[in-house]
Amino acid sequence: MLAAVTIDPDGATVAIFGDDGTELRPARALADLTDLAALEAESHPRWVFDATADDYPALLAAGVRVRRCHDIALAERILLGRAGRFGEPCRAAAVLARANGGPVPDDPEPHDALGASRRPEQPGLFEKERPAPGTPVTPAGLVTAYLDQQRRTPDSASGPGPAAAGVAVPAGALRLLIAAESGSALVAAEMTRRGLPWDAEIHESILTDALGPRPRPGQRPARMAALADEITEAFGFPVNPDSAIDLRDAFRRSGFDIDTTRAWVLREIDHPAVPPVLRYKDLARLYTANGWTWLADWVSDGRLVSEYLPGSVASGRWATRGGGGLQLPKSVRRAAIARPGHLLVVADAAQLEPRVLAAVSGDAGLAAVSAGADLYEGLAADGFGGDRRHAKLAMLGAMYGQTTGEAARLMATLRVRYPAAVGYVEAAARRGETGQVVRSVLGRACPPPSERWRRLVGGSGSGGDGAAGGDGSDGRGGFAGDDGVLGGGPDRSDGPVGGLAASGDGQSGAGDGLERRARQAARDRGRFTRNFVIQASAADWAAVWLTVLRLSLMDVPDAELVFFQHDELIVHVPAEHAPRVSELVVRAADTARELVFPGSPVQTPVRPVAVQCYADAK
DNA sequence: TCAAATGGCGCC
DNA sequence: AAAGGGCGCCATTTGA
Repeated sequence: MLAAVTIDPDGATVAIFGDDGTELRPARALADLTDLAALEAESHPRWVFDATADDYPALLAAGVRVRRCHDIALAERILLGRAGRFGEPCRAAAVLARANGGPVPDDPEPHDALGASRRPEQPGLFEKERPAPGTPVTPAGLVTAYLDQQRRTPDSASGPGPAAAGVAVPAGALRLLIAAESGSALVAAEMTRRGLPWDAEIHESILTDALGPRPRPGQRPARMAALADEITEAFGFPVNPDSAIDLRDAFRRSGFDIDTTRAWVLREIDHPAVPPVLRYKDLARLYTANGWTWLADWVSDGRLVSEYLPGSVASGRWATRGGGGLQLPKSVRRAAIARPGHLLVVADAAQLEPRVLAAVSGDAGLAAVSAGADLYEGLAADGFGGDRRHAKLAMLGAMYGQTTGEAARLMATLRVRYPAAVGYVEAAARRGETGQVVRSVLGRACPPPSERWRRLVGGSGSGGDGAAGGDGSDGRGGFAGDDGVLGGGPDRSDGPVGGLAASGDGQSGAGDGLERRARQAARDRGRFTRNFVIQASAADWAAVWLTVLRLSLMDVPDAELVFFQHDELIVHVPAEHAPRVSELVVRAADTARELVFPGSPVQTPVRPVAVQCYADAK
């Protein structure tokens, strides 16, 4: 049964449909959303939302929690992505317009779940006028869009992913992915509303201990000011450590020809200014990223409120907007404290990514090693002379594409012992280098290279033909001519430099420089696709884990998912329920493994711990 | 003068 | 001698 609901200023409109789209109960307007709770309790429908992040908060505010949903926008993003069409409108209005062959309206601006946005909300003066968003869809329109998406969702998600490597892909993989993405959206909406319990007093004491008392506006904290003086004294002339350029020039004047002041570069330098500079950077980071201003902006009523955004990263990982919820440094986690009578059940999936590699590549040897609790320990015993550090370095090098140095040497061992696993990531890298796309285990596609990338790499003679690959992947539309400017579009799939201009080192010129840049761009993209097959498959697993867990937690009184970070989550729960929640967390991980990697011997263990304070979890 | 880019560093 | 995926955020710097 489907319950399609739209939210409007006066309340909501809801209609009930059978799974095949036959209308069971016509649309009716509700001023009081509380009525939806009865519908949920009686028939457990799958709620169809245009965008969960926009629509579900109103239900939550009325005290209505739902079990399952289908998020049109998130599903559309996945489906369009598989056709190489990233960045196109995803909302139901756009789906319907495409199905009818009409003009496709832009998506409306996403709702700001936190109310006051800190981002500039005015479009820039010179920004071009956006087309108006489409008229609001009705519940019937939502269901039409849903059925259209069902029709376009193949039962098996074959393609340039695990299936191509001869590894089993779960039946209905793409449907599972869309269900998990929708489930993640429910988790995110609830988590955004609830927030991570955060003790402002403890946080302030952390700040005071490290930085000194809170400075007056425009002043440096005392400890930072003292270090700045030390730095100036060590150089013998005034230096502003907040300015990377000033700092770099200061080291140059002192005889150290560095071109960046990154910490790992400075550590190699023997100069009296280095220790205070490193210490200063440390404190400055705490002060600017998680200092008093952060506390005032993002912590209220004892909760850290960050907006969680599933589906906003190409690999399927979540992002956050505001508060830096996914970058909480270890140094402040002491402030994450359970409320009285409660505990935090903290659980992370140990060494998830190498285990995922073992599963998607079907490498029997690596899978055998993955049976142990510490994968790297097993790896070390099996070919690295017991050296866990070397084993880990080699594995990370394989997954991230390190091609030089110690890691590259160690990878040779890996290649001999685990040929299927190494072959798998290298095949993914080759696809990337030749402009093709890759997919996660459940069928999420990576973005194709930009037009600019194709011109550079494809046109240079080396590399591939730029074929997009994948089913119906028609690239990004027409080749706009040889203008040599712009193009590219919104995707940032060409590598860490986001294109090429950034790597302009000195005399670029034509000919040789162009060749080099083309090779560089190809390698960058190879690393991206190499990592994508692992990172995105891990995100698949984690989305299923979250979705299954959320469903089972609905039967535990006052259990709240309050944090999620790629492969780690926190449930805030009355202390007496902590053991039960721990068990549910483990069970959900097992279910996720069975659903995402059916028949694979690979284990994806999680180890929940019940603590009062997040910092005590490790 | 303001927006966009850059440098740097935190998390996974 | 300097490497290597994904992100967000801040202060500084640059460019229009």
